[in-house]
Order: sequence, then C-alpha cells, then structure tokens
Amino acid sequence: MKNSELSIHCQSCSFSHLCLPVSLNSDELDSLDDIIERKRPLHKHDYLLRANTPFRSLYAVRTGSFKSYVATADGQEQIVAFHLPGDLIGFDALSSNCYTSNTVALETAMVCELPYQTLNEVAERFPKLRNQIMSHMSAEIEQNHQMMMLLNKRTAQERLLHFLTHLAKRFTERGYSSKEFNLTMTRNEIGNYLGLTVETISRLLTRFQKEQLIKVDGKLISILDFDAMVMRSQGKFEHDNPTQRMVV
Amino acid sequence: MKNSELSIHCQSCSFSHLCLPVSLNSDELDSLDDIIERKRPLHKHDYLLRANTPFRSLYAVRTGSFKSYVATADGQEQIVAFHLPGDLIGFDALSSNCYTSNTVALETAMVCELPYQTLNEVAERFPKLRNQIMSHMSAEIEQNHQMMMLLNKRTAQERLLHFLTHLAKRFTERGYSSKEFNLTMTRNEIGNYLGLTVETISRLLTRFQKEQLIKVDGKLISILDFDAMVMRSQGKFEHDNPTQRMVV
DNA sequence: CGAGAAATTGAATCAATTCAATTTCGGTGG
DNA sequence: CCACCGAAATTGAATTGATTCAATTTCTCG
Repeated sequence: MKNSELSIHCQSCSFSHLCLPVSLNSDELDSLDDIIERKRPLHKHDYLLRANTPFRSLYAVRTGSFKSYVATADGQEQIVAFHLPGDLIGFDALSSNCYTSNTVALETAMVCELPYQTLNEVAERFPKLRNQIMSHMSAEIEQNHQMMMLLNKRTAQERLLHFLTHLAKRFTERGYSSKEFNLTMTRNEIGNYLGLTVETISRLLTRFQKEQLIKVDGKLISILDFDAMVMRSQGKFEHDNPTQRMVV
Repeated sequence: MKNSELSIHCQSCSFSHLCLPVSLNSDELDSLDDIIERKRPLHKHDYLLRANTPFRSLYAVRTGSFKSYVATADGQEQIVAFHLPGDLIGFDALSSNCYTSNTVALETAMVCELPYQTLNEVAERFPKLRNQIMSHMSAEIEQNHQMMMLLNKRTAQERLLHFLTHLAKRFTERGYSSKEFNLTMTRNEIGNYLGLTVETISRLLTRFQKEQLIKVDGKLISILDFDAMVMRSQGKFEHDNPTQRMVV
C-alpha cells in the first residue's frame, strides 16, 4: 500500500514544524515522505517498542501520546519521557543497535515509522536532513540536562509546576489549548517521572487548586495563572515573598 | 603548526577505542587526524567552553578530566557530567548552535578540538564517521536515562556506590587501575552531581570504609570489594539480607 | 451495574538536609 | 622549609520535606 493512499505526507502534517521536516525543501520532503511506513493505530497500553529488541526504525508521533521508560535493576520502571505529536522516538538505540527503553501508548495513537537504514541513505544525499536528525538528538541531550537539574535542585512543588507549565508550552507549540488540557498519564506516572510518589502529586494538585494556580477536574487541568506557575517553578516568589532564593 | 609536529594522532592515541576513531580504517583516520586542532593545555579551573557562546567545535579529552554543568534559574550549578580521556564534549550545542553547558578542567588537561564544520565535511565522505558521531550522541542519551533512574529510584548510598563503581569501570576501559584511583572532583561536586549534600557524601564514604567496601585517603580511593559495591548499588543484599527489594 | 484501578486524604515515620563546630588539606609567600 | 590562610572535609545534633502506611472515595470501562 502506498503512502499516498493513506494521506501520510509531511507537507500536510500540522506538526512538521516540530519534526524532521524542519528546514527541508520540497524535494527533500518528498524523499522523506517516500520512506515513511504506514503503521496501524496503537491503542492505550500497546507497546510501540520494547527494550532489548533490535533497532530498525525511528518513530515520529502523529497523534496521541506515549511514555518511554527504562527498567531498573529490580524490575521497576523509570519513565524518561512523555511524547507528544511531532516528537521523535528511538534515539537511544543507535549506539547499541537495540532499543534501550520501552515505549507505550497512553491513548489511541498513530506514528510514522522511519526505517533507519533507508533514512540514512536519504540523509546521505541531503545534509540538511542529517543535521535535522543530529539537532533533534542534541535537543534531547539538552532536555535531559534540564531534567537532572530539576530532579536534583527542585522541590516537589517546583517539579510539578515545571511539569505542568512545560506541558502547556508543548501544547501551545502544537496548536492546542495551553489553558486547558487533558492529562493522558496517571498521577502515578507523573510521580514516577518526577521522582515523587502518587500521594505527593495528588496533594500538590489539590494545593495548587486552592492557591488558584490551576483548576483540577480529574484528568482535565485548567491553567489559571501561568506566569505565577513559571515563577514558582523556579523557586521565586514563594509565600508572597518576592525575594529570590539565596545562592551560596 | 602542523599536527604532526605535535604528535597528535588518533592512531597512536591510547583512548582511540573509546573515541570517534572506533571502527574507522586507516584512510578515514588520516582524514580525521587532519582536522584535529591543537589546543594548549588547560589548567585546573580553566574553562574549555561556556554556555551561551557560539558552537564551533566538539572536543575530545586527551588527558585529565573535566566537569560540565548547566546553570539553574537562580544561578546555582548542576553538574551533568564528568569527562575522562576519550570522552567527547559539546553534543548539547548542535541544536541551538550555542553551548548550553559550561565545561571546566578539574586538573591539568589536554583536548583535541574537532571543528564541527570541517568534521561534517569529512563525515560527508565517510558514513562510518557519521555513524560514530551519532552513536556517541545516542550513548549519551542512554546514559542520561540511567542517571534519571539513579536520581529518582536510588537512595544516597546506592547513588554513591554506583558513582564509584561506574568510575572504576571507566578507569578500567582506559587502562588505569580500577582498584585505586584519585578523585579529581571534590566531595561537593560529587554531591552536586548525585543530588546529595557534601555532608552526606562525607558520611557515606566514612561508612563504606567502616564496612570494608573501600579505603579512603583524602582523594585517593581504594576499591576493596567491587562486587559487593555493585550489588549494593542496585539495592541488593542490604544488611546481610540476601532477599531482593520488593517490587510492587 | 459492578469490580478493579486510580486518586484522595490523614497520620506517623524517616532519609537526607540543615545548621553548627571543628579539623584537615593544599597551595603560597616569606 | 615552614607558617599561614582559605577551601575542603568531617562529624554531630536538630530539623524537615516527602514518603510510607492506611483508609476511603472516585473513576473507568467491560
């Protein structure tokens, strides 16, 4: 089955500005389009890929959302990313030629499969595509650094506020409402990602609601005071005290 | 000045098996050698690169060690990596074309500078070199995931034991003694990296010494029971109790 | 509708931090 | 070579943010 029949085209994709196509011209886009493989939709809890299986393809999220996690030595899971449309998945596999994390759909979702060998051949002809791939990997490394900072230097409430505002920003980039959105992950998964327990997440959401920062209705979150949330996620303006945290 | 005069050659470098040269043939190595630029030695506390300065080059550590850190919103530092000979530095800059972290020498050190534009041109001709670069970036992402796991799921003592055994492994790969080595970073920097305080690091080192896992003599660490350390860094065999941590 | 999963809330606990006081180390200048 | 000074490290005591344990309540969806 040809891609054209499925209308999978980078040109018409509303997330192309976040994905590999950035900065590619028409010819380059066509070549990229040609290698994208069709995948049937995934449903909630379906695995897109599993750790320790051979690396074949990168994936771009088209619709829906995913979580990626690595297994700990004692079999627990550590979520390392939540993926939204336009995100690329699989960069952790290039070194060992095996995926090192597991990726699961958090809701019904579609992806574009990019067979890596073919992608590499196309990239041979288009330096810009190559740069695009490297740029995405670099951004992922940058992101991870910010995450280490968040986990090491921030309190529970700063972490959760950062998580919520960051999510809001990502929704904005994708043309969704940044004021009101549904969480596709559970409180448990948020806690796992942020190094906190479910109970802490729950208590904080209740607290933020009382403080008029957000409105919580189950999975539906409404952002009431984005700026205050960003401020407080950086440890500023705590308890109406406008002095910055002391730095040693 | 030509590189030959300075005897900087990948072929003769004892860390080439960890660095970009992996899997390159003689021709490819020569091309790589040609683009490596000489840098005068850096001394303790010298900056190799600074965040928010334009990205020009990647760097490979030849001798000595470095720390890389990102600045927090309130001006503190969060160390994101310690670099040993053979390590590549600068992958966080490809996306924004600016370095996003600061890299400082922890002792007298030498690096090979790899001007990125030239490297890219050479990589155009040698797919293996390209793959090598991507492979290193992928490995860095993988590493970061393990770090998130460590920070979110492990206790203070597990983190420090992991840090010490991981360092020992890296020394082994580089042909150094893995049983006895000097820490080039301070207790403070170890704590910063692991999300712990200096006091905690100090107390734990004392404890590990009492438990005959290591011998501590200032910066000199002797590994006495590597296997036990690895076990305990994964939460196993605590307090002579050979049952594994319960997993929910 | 009903059962299991997810979320909430309170109380008790604890691992690591903070605060505080020395001690030791490492480098510099006389 | 030693004395000195600031930085780094150690150790103890008190404190605390987040967890753990426990008990419901509220969703979700087959």
